Amino acid sequence: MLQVSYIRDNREQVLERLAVKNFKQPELVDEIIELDSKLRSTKTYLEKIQMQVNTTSKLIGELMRSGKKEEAEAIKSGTADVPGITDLKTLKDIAKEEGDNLVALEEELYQKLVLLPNLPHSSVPKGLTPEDNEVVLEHGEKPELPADALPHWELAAKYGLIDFELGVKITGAGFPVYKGKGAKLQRALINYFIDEAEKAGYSEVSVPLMVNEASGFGTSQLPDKEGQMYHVGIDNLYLIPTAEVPITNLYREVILKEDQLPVRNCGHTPCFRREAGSYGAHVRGLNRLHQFDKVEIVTIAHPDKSYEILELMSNHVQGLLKNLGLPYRVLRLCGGDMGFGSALTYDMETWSAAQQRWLEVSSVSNFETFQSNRLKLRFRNAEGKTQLAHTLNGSALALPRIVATLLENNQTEQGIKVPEVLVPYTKFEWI
RNA sequence: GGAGAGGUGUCUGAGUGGUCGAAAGAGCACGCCUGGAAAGUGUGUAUACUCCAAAAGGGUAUCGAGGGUUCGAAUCCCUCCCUCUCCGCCA
Repeated sequence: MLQVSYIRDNREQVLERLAVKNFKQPELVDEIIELDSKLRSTKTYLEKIQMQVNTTSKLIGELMRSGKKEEAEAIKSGTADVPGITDLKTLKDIAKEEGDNLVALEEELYQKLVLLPNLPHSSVPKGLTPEDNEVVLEHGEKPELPADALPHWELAAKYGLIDFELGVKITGAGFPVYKGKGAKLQRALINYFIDEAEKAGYSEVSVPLMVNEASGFGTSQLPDKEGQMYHVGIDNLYLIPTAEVPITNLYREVILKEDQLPVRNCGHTPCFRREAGSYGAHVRGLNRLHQFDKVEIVTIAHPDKSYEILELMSNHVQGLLKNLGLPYRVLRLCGGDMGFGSALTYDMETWSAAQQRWLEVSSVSNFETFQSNRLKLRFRNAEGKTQLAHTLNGSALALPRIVATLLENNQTEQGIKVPEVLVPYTKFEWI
């Protein structure tokens, strides 16, 4: 959520930035500014009334204590002739009315404020669709596979790695069952990713897989994307769509010391996504699932350092892909393709040789203060004042599409070759 | 799930209608003391919003959350949430 004070002071810039994100309701900006101005004048007025009530109450208190009961009663009933004291009943009536006004204005302002997405960073290209994303770099050779090469879902069946049918039986589509070397490959990747993250300075946390409403709100999955999460109605909890939610919320309502920054955490969790409405040819096999495993990296950063850190995180992810020997490219997402809360997002895609298409395996974003404003995640700056921190997160990495690409790209007549870095984890070299 | 207790500042903990944003202690920060440290000692130590061009300085709100009673609520009443203890169940 954007800060009202920022919108108020930077109207032109806000409008210009929102245009990059193809925001359809720029009129909201002026409506918000006007509401905010109304709200503040109402508040100031209400506070003056409150002050009079408080002052009068204090006076009554003093009189009561010194035994001047009659004078106190006179003020209460409004019959006293004390300079500067207005009839209390009138004051309270005004206060009640203005208080109601204030609540209504706050609600109205909030409803508009949550509709504004984050402002994109100046390097974000304009654009509407994924075609407008900027290819920052491409790395590695796309492997040439023989004509009879198989897509990963067929390889998974051939080698008995993943049973999609079994998943359908016990749960439903999008919940695969990993077996044998398939299960072990998963576990190897998770351990490898966690070890690499720790080497890079991220401390591992193991967090709950269900979160309450406040957490969903903090990282802005709620209220915007309610339908994308599985909801456990009986206890009003949400299954996490990404570890970003619990890990970032670890720091909700926290004031950090400046020298604690940057705070780095990593964690492995399953992720649950309803993916309502996305079906079709492109979601076969592991391409799109309702449940998948992911290692996430999260950083809480000083605002001056957050873009530097975003590059660091991007490089970390790229390092993993290089070590696994997967050809990849890095995209800088255009305004129209970016997430609601992000200021700058890099997507990493690996080349799936059998499907002949790029698969997104990571997304690294800087949210600046968009999340921390809601989270009330702050640090005490050099001047001793509290200031909102920047939050960043990225997948490092999401498993299924990595598995898909590994299987497809590494298939040979002798079987599927396991990348060298994984062998210490899998304990086997071939599938 | 049943019974009971309780939620106060960074922590411990006092506070049952007024001078309480809140005693006291601990911690922390800065200073004094010291050769240096400990001890001792002094001062300070919440957050948000808002008024003022800014600073200085005001104001309002916040003692789990929301509502109510009252001129006035941490304190009384109602609703909800959470934590702890015991019993039951259980990996």
